[in-house]
Amino acid sequence: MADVAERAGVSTSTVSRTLRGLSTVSPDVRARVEKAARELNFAVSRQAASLVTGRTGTVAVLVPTLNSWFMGSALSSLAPLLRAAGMQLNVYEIPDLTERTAFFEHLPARRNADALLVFSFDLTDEETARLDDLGMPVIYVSQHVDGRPSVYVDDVAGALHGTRHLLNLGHRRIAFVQTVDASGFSFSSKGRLLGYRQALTEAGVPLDQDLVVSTRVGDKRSAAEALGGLLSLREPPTAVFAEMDEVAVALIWNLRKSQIPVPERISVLGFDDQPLADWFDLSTVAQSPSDMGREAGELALRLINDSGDPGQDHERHVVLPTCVIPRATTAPVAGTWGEGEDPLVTPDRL
Amino acid sequence: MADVAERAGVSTSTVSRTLRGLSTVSPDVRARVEKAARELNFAVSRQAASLVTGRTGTVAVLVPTLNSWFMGSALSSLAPLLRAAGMQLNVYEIPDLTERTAFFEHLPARRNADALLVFSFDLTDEETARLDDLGMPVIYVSQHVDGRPSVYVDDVAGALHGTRHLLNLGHRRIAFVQTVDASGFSFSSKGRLLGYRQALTEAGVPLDQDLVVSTRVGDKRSAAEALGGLLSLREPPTAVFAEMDEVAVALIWNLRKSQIPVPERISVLGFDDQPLADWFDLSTVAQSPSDMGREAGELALRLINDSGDPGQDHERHVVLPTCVIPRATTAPVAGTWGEGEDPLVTPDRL
DNA sequence: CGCCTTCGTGACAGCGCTTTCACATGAGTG
DNA sequence: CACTCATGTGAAAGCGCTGTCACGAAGGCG
Repeated sequence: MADVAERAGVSTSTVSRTLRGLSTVSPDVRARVEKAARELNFAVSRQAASLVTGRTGTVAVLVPTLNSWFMGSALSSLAPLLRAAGMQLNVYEIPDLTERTAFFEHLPARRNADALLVFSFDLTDEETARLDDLGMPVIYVSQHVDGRPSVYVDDVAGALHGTRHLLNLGHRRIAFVQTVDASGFSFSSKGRLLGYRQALTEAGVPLDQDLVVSTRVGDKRSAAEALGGLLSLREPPTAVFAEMDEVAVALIWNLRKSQIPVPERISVLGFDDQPLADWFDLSTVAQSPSDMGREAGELALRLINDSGDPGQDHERHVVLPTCVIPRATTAPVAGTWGEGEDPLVTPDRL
Repeated sequence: MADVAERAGVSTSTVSRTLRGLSTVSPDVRARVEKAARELNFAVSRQAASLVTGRTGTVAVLVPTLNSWFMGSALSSLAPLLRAAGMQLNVYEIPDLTERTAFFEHLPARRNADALLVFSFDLTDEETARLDDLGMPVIYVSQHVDGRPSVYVDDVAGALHGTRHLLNLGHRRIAFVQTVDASGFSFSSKGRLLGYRQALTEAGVPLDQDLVVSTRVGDKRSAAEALGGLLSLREPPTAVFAEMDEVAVALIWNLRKSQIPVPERISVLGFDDQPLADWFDLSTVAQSPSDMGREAGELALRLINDSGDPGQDHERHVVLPTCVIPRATTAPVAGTWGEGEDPLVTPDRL
């Protein structure tokens, strides 16, 4: 910066003012400084700047993985937003328990970001408390944490509407397929199960625990086993609501393999509306991770800017809507429309 | 840090030494300092540290998008590696031309990272030159740039082997489907087309320009059009080699829709081996973006550490292998094995 | 017993910026 | 014409660290 100052024949103060766009610089000086900066290929060091301002110009995100449709999509809408605000994006990927423990032990983000976005973690109370005294706004994304800024999808309503869709098609035996990860913990929201139950109750359909099964995500065999359990019930389901598209597709894959026609014999409904759903013409409940990323980013920027006067009590919770997207894997329950008659939704067999 | 020093009854120098793990600290002092740091929840400010050391402890990555299987997978293997080395990961997503221009104009990464990984861009010479005087090691990933450190897949060999696989199955009319992005530029490597040509030449099969067509990625309709062109040739192909799995799947989707059996009537081969390929039982040429991310990360760390003595002339180019994965969408050309006879690969119709 | 090492520690300068304050200039006002 | 006052600019302090240097203490050696 000293070089630029010298070349432009001004002081470093003026260079700093110019480069930050402060208004108290006369036009000709401004022009000289900008010219000099360009010629010297100068860029301010954020490090040095943040040392004195106390702001890092960085937003940190904590994600369980970068390798998923959801994260890719969310970050992809978050990144441009931050860039437009002149912020950098710092990614902490915490794929396993060891890393997780280490992160919460050392909190490497401390003092190295202006805000933290925590994606899709089921945090313990201690972990949340730890983040509380991180000294920066923390926004919880794709999860609801009481009393903390959160951005999330209304899972209950989504599952409620999804289940209603199946009920409206005449289904009464509707299975729900939960997801567990490798370590055996259910990680998607309990809200979806809740919405499913709520819809059945509201329709007067008795809840049957046999119809709620679990499967490991990304494991076709596990899906086959869950399916086997359902199909060998005394009264098998005529429709299956999977908590995630990926699981729904695994179910369809297995059903087709077993020559069980979808949706004629059994309807399948997913949740997410990821690209895979389109490829398989899967009916699903859509959520928008890119909206989530954008909302979370905007909330973060607001909180950063208002950290001066926290009196501003604007909305700190953003609840995003879902919507049911009927495609070709849900159809009226067999028999309702008479045998041999074309179902409402033309099954587009692949 | 001053607080920690006071609490431990030592100077800030000693605290700094302790926290950086330098050996010249006596055990009891070390213990006192560590205790004090823990109690005060202290974390050093990278900003301040980097101001004096000149190293930022950050690796920047430049990616066209975060929302793709390839990037997710590559970054997912890069991130843990950097974390283990105590480095932060800074992401610059450049989704369009405007952002791209802005990035190369201002080079925001300058002075704010120790190395830059540039993923999957077809850079102009000016852009490359611009990165040259960024003052940090720049590693080109998933692309080959002469004279610069690069990590890439051997596309030519991959396409060569893929095409040979089809030739070995008796195919002689083999189409190649290229990919263009929305703006009309072919963005995957020319190497794949080259490998395809090479294999045909080597097998004495004449090249036919009519068999090389283009399609937009992520556009089923566009794939249908390309397919239509091929199927209406006087002598249509018996096999199609798509430059990307996604395109291959779009072709299969359209073929099934048109009741053209895959692979009995036409074989389809992809390139990438992304998860979609598994879902569609697609034969493909596999590459490993996670290996690429890892190699790129290791190369970056090496270059950062050797920036002192650049005399070290270790390998600056890493070429990764591909491998052909035959699944259910490639089979011997019809007629070769006699009508009605089972093809070598049992078609696993979905 | 004096000298030279080695080891552990503290004082202090300075990294590249921002920000406060003081100062010069010229315009506006009575 | 003297005066405020707004405006643009520079000098200098200091943000929180690291790294150099100097220094005292302890140990080894002749």
